[in-house]
Amino acid sequence: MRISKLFGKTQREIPAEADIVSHQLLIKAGMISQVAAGVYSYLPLAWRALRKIENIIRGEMDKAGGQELSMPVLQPLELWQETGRDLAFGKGLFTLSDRRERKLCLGPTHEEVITGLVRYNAQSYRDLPLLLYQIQTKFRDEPRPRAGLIRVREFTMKDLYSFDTDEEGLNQSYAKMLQAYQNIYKRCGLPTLLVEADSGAIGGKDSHEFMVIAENGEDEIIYCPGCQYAANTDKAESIISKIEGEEPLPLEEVDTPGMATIEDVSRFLKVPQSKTFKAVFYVADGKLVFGVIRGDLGVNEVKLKNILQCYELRLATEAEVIEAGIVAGSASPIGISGIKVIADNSITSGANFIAGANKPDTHFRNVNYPRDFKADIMADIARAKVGEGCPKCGGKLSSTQGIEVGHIFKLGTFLSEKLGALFIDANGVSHPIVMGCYGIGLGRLLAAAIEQNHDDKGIIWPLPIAPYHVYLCPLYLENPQVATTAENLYAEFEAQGLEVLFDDRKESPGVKFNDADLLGIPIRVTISPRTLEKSSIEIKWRSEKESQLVPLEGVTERLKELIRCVA
RNA sequence: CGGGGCGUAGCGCAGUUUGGUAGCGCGCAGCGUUCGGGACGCUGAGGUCGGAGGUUCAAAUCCUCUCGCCCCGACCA
Repeated sequence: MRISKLFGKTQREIPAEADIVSHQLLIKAGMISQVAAGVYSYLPLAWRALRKIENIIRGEMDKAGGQELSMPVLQPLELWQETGRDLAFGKGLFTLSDRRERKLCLGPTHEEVITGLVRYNAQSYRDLPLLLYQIQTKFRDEPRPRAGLIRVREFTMKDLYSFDTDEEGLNQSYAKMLQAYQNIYKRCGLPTLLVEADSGAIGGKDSHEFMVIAENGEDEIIYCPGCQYAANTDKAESIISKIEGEEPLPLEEVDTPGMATIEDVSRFLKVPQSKTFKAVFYVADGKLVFGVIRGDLGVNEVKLKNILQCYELRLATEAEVIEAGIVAGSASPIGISGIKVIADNSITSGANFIAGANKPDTHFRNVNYPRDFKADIMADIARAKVGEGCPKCGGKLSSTQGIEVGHIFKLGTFLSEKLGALFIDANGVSHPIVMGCYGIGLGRLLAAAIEQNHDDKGIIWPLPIAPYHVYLCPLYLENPQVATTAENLYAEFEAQGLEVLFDDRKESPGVKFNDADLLGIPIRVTISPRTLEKSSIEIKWRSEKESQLVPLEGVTERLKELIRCVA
């Protein structure tokens, strides 16, 4: 490809709205262009890189036994109502009506469609297991698209679905995909961390995310430096300190004038926050719920949402709390009725806690569970924090930020049951198919690859996903010898199947070198009167500082060799 | 959805406080001189000032409404 003909120009300045490096570089390099919030066009260079990623993914899916197919983006909303996942996705689902006012949606994922497809095409255990996938556009009306290609509303996703006869089969499919994913990231130049995750709107039990560690990633990962434990904060568990051996004392009231927060109360009564109970109020699908947790801990709303099995969860407003007859600031689970109480396991981590008395300016001392009140549900609803104990080995937990570049789920049978995707076993007995699903966002992977592979000059593409392999960079094109050599080399490279971007512009060396660095093509080949004096050209890796002079003779072979070694 | 910010030429911005015929830099086109790390000179093209309504002799500027974009939070594969 000749740069003079390439669609997409590099820019000197970047739009103010881009504030993460992959977004800035993609725009500066003229590779993407925004159309609306979270909606982008890919220009030729970025599109080539994306197709490289796509082919790597396709290769790994095929190798793992996947079969590629294609399902529609446009789907009847009815299909989603059957599984109830229209509610789980909520406003994230793009919906529309056709000319006859039939409700449709744009697929945010394809479990419904594929399960329907499998229902008609796999009825016997002989048809299973199946690994079916597509690489296709998804639509999700994200509450807040952000960070360029990292969180968008329209994106290309590889989604594979596994169908097995039993749990054991699912585990095997899951393991195959896990390995395939690791191969993909490795080939894309991305070190990833496998973390335990919440399955969110997709549903199911077990799930893992692949995270690229990145300062500006939007996910927080809790991990243990001592063992392999790593989990998304949505999911992370921890061991909190316990106070043992304290004898329960009788309940007593204390005056706490004007003390409404845990900080106030703990300071006023001179007890650590870990010896208090915090009351937190949420509205779950319209119903007020009362959360109780140890005062030094925070509620993990994802865990809470899962335990309540609700679609929508939000903090209650003060008005809603007061309306329920609760005294804000001195709220208490003691003597409460008509409202669901969810308590975190931490409330049994000691004895003689401080809690509200549900009377203004009054608290209780020596509150003990279950002596003084009952919780409807006892569960882990705490947000794991740095410094707490690792649930696996007891070591101290750390945290880091990451970008989620893949998510795999063990779905089990809840969708196949709802949609009637059954198979007949060897004994003629019918069972629901055991499902898994496995997703990678291609654009996000591309952005994450740039986040990981760049310097202050521009992108440094890992060779397997680089739009081109060689940047042919002649200087002083008005020099006939340079021009002729460059043209000849370009023709030869093309003929030999090298992927070459030819900077055939009559620009100054500075401009060309800067653009070469910005575009990030792995190998730069420079030709100038200076190199031609020695019948040579210069080869420089984008990732390295130094270049080397190489004889013109046999350059093509040499480049092919270099590319073979890396790819 | 709550909080904050911003919409003026392809890009980056000034001009808005105090109303008076829309500017700068980059980029783009042409010519010339340069050029191993974003050169310079001259000439030129390019703008419904996000949109609608209002106030006024006069609106990018003041008022009202509205649309869009970005950031933080809520939320979310």
